[in-house]
Amino acid sequence: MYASVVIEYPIKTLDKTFTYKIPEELNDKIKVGMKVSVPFNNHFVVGFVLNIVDDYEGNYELKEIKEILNPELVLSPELLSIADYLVKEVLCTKIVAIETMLPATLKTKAKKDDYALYETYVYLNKDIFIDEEKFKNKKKQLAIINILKNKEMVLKKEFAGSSLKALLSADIVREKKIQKYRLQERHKQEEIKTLTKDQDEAYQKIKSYFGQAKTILLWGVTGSGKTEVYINLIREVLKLGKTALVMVPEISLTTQIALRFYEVFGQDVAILHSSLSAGEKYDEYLKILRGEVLVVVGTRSAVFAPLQNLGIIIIDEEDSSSYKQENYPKYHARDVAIYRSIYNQIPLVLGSATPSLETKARADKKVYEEVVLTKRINGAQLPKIYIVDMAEEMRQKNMIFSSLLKQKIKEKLAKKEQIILLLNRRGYSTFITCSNCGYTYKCPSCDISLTYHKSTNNLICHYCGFQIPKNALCPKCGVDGLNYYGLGTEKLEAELKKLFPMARVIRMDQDVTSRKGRHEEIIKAFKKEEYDILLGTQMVSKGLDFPRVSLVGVINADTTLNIPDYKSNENTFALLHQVAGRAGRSTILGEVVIQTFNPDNYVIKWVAASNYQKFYLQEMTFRHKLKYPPYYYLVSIKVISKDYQIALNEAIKVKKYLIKNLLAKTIVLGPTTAAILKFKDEYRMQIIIKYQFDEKLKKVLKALDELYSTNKNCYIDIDFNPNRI
DNA sequence: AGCACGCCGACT
DNA sequence: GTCGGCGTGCTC
Repeated sequence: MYASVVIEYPIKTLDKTFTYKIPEELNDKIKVGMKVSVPFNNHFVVGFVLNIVDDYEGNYELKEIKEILNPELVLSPELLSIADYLVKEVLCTKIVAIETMLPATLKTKAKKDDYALYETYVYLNKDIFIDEEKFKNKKKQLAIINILKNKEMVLKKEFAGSSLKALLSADIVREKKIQKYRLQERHKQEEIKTLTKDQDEAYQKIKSYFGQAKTILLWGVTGSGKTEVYINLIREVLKLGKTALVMVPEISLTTQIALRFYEVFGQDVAILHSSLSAGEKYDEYLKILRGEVLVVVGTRSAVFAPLQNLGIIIIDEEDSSSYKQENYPKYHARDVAIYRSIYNQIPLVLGSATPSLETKARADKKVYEEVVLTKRINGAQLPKIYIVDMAEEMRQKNMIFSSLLKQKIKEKLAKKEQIILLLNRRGYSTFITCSNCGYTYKCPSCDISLTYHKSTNNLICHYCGFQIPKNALCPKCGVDGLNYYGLGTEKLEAELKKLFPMARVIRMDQDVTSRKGRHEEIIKAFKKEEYDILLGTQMVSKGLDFPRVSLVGVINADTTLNIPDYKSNENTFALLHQVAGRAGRSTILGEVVIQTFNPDNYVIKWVAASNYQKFYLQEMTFRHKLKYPPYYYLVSIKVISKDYQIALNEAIKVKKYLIKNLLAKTIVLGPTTAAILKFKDEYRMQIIIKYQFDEKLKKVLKALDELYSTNKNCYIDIDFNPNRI
């Protein structure tokens, strides 16, 4: 028997299978999808078996597979077909596609085969008769024997010292290693909530699509209780003997949602998200492989969870940009989910209060089914929203807080209600400039101004992470003239404490949540009302549910609105609408104050009216006029080089190549400098393709990709449906 | 990617 | 004479 193996090197020229002889002793053990070690050009490499055949016709003197690396890891036919899908859709090599689906501990470059954690137990050897007389002078040994007599097994570490050793070597006591999952075991608490009429209708409608490959948009206003609809659907899926996959966005939501799923499904749930340790991820993945769990809750890469017999996939907050991987291979979890939905003939639910325009448009065109939740649960009202013109406030010297926001904060503090403040910028000040010579701190590798972080007195590049300590005097002219401009969360916190010294303030942004578990701690503490004000970046905007929050303040709505990107309107609407939705989720009426320099902008207008539908329609006309998604598909091609001139010249060549080979009606724009021209010491030129239908596109881009794979001075990066352009 | 082979420059 | 620089060629 022979096996086709794809090996670990992610190189275009090695993106094919190599055939190996299967040694006799592995004949009945080896399976398609297994990870193996094989000889390759005088050394051993790791690969995956893609095919097994009886005969081989060819001239090679075949080598033999050395060993199977992890007998439990067998990529299912479904996973292998997802790998094919990725190769085709995002233009990556086969091995990259396979490795993308696996946790780090199971990838080819993992340092060992088995990351499992074991605990050693000891037990009495029942075959040996114990003559207590013989232990007269060995009291300690007898004590151990007596404890073990009444128990099946005891943790070895509970007995220290030589007595146990003696018993083990006499074979009176034996030991056994048992795997222990790292994450704490959870038990069902069966806290099932009865659905409202609204929720029940949505649930029934979605249920009617069980067994069908249907994508369903669940468009539910903030606080309408989508999670409970998901839970009821999953419960039903499990009753049918099938399994469920739930996707949540990268940041805030994972823990809150995961806890709710643990309450209902207990140890039937596995969790896969980025803040787990490598070992925890390994354990969770193994539970899924072994079929020990029925529900997987996780972030982007969880879309590859090896669940057998899937019955439903749910993507919560489907518009979150975190579902698109930002680096190679740039896949979108939603697209993979659609693929799995079709493969398994099961429904895919896309939930959001602010669906992406692509999804909403497909629902309008009846490509997707649409189910709506219009009411908040518990009869809660949508919050009252005030728009404040900051230009006016600036004239009155209200630089950070408008008089209205100040007044509302005071009011809510007095009533012991809670407040969330959003400022979508971390750090203390966004740039520092010398008033004497005009010097500005910039990143040496990225050509972007550095953000000042006061707590560490460092200037940090928010793109590449470069940091240097801030000088007391201007590093260029030596004058004491360094001035701080631009407001970040760190400074907001300081100002807030100055203005409301009695208020208990907690900040949540990337800088404070980088420590493991800190994110959860903040959410818990705020929920327990240990703080009055939660301030932070977009982390505070989604999915959080605090019944005592009655005021949401947006310090500067324009930070996202002014980003030069076709999606900035959509992202701003989603951010503002979602953060507004954190207010007034139970009995207290919520109020929202949005500060902006663009009070007449339609995004702000429709946020104020809490009207997604109107925003959607107006934004669609804009997208239509400018030939943007969902009317056109986009591809971003970056031509990247250490040398600016090479990047530019090659980009011009790439454009010519594209124009020559793509359909005439396909639009090719550029090259222009990318949004960040210089990043990590490389220059990036960008070409944008807009198309509606172009059957040559994938083939042409694949050829282009291959053309540049051998170029040493320059490389290209192809991104289908980019998050940003 | 990684390793071997190969053909030219400065050292024990 | 030999050690080692990295160009190119191949890997079941």
